[in-house]
Amino acid sequence: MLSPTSVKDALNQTAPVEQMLVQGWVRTRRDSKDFSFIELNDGSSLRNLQIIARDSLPNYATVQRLITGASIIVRGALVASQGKGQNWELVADELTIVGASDESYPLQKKGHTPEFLREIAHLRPRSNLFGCVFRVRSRLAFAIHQFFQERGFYYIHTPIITGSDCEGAGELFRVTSIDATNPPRKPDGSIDYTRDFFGRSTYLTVSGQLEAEAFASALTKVYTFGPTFRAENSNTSRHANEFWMIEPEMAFTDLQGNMDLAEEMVKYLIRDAREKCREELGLFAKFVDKELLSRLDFVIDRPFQRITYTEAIELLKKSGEKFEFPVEYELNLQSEHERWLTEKHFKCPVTVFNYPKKIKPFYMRLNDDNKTVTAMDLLVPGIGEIVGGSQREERLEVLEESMRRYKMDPKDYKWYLDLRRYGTVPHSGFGLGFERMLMFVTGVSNIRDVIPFARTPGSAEF
RNA sequence: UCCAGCGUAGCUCAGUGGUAGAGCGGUCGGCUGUUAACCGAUUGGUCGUAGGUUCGAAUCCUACCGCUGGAGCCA
Repeated sequence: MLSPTSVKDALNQTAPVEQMLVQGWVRTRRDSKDFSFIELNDGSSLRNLQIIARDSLPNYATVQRLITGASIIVRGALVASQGKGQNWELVADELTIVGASDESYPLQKKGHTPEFLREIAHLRPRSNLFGCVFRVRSRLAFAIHQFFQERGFYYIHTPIITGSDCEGAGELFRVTSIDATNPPRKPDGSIDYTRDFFGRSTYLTVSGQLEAEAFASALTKVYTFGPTFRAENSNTSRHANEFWMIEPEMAFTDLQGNMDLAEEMVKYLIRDAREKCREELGLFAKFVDKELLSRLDFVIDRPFQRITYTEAIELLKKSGEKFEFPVEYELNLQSEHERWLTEKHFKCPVTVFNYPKKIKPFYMRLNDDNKTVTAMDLLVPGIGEIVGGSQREERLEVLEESMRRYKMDPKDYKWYLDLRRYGTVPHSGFGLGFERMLMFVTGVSNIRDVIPFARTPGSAEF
């Protein structure tokens, strides 16, 4: 029995092959005088394998009715192509139609808009663009593990169902098995979640950071890579309610080491995609974003800019630029401010650090000035924030004080505070939005187009 | 959630108060080692949904839904 060859491997042959088995989906078919050309794609490559189906095939009449989208298995000889445009083609000895298609198949061989393809998310991976996007997604996910494993990090699976409801990272989705039509109630009429499945309120995680801190306090260098859920009603091209996040956490590491790692990682991932996904990046550069390759190369070649929040504010104030929103100390940087820094002023990724404590979450380490915390945001041109992180507050009393300032009860975070009680250590980490990284690497401008099946407000089909 | 724009054939779009259109796709035929093939014919519609104004609405008004861009929140 002949084992199947992928289209990619078939196209990469260096010599003719007498017998070969390929399988995949028909992209298009053209008739010639006494044979048909079939373009076969199996997702292993952007390129198609040209099949020659002669009229001597016993099922030639059926083959001639093959339409885009049908699945077939072909056995035949790989020979040098007589035509231009491809080195190899497969002359079919046997062509089996596995699954027919019909004229209602929505994908045409001509270009479709990403918006239309989004409506047929189950079929869009069969398009050139989305085939490329998801091959890059796979490669990048692998590269992330490779990056950390090469550096002695351990991969931690933090829980997806969590009891922490106050991580300062947005709205949460409640997880419950309570019957919504007849919930158990407390005497005051409110729903009694102590009688819910876990004996308490639970939610889908918005971050694995707190749990990762526990593991960094044992295995020293760890990272998480998993799905994250935010119930924010965000309607933008950069937000999804379910997305994947990478969160390294390192013991005995300060903000400096944290920024170094973030920068090194972003460069590593770009360099990897540049080397391992040439075909795909070529397609993006041609059809999605003409500047893509030069921008990626620029990012790989140069050190990122690093400035404090205070310096950023001063630069923005001196810029002479008319911003819609005010530039003031202790106000968050607006999208337009971040844009100006990365796209106009520095023209490269910028890490902004040491933010006022007022505008950052409770767990970030307080600086000696008593005004700023060791936060850092890595901003990239075109997308904005791609990494957000900090050195964590490792001093018990300072952390408790911070919690109280945020109206949190330290008693509710006993286990988290225990990490400061027993063998506390300076430690740091950050979160990298996987989809945002993919957007940067591919040039695709809508987050819905780098996730297989996007979850966004009002939209969870498929 | 806020602001703006859009929603017409399977797709991309034209049509701004008076008979619903084009290109592509599909189908049929022709030609052809073709490759986003070519030539001819043909098929194709609840004009997002629901109300309203009008003799008459794709077109004007209202509400809702969805999409796009921007903003907020963030990754």
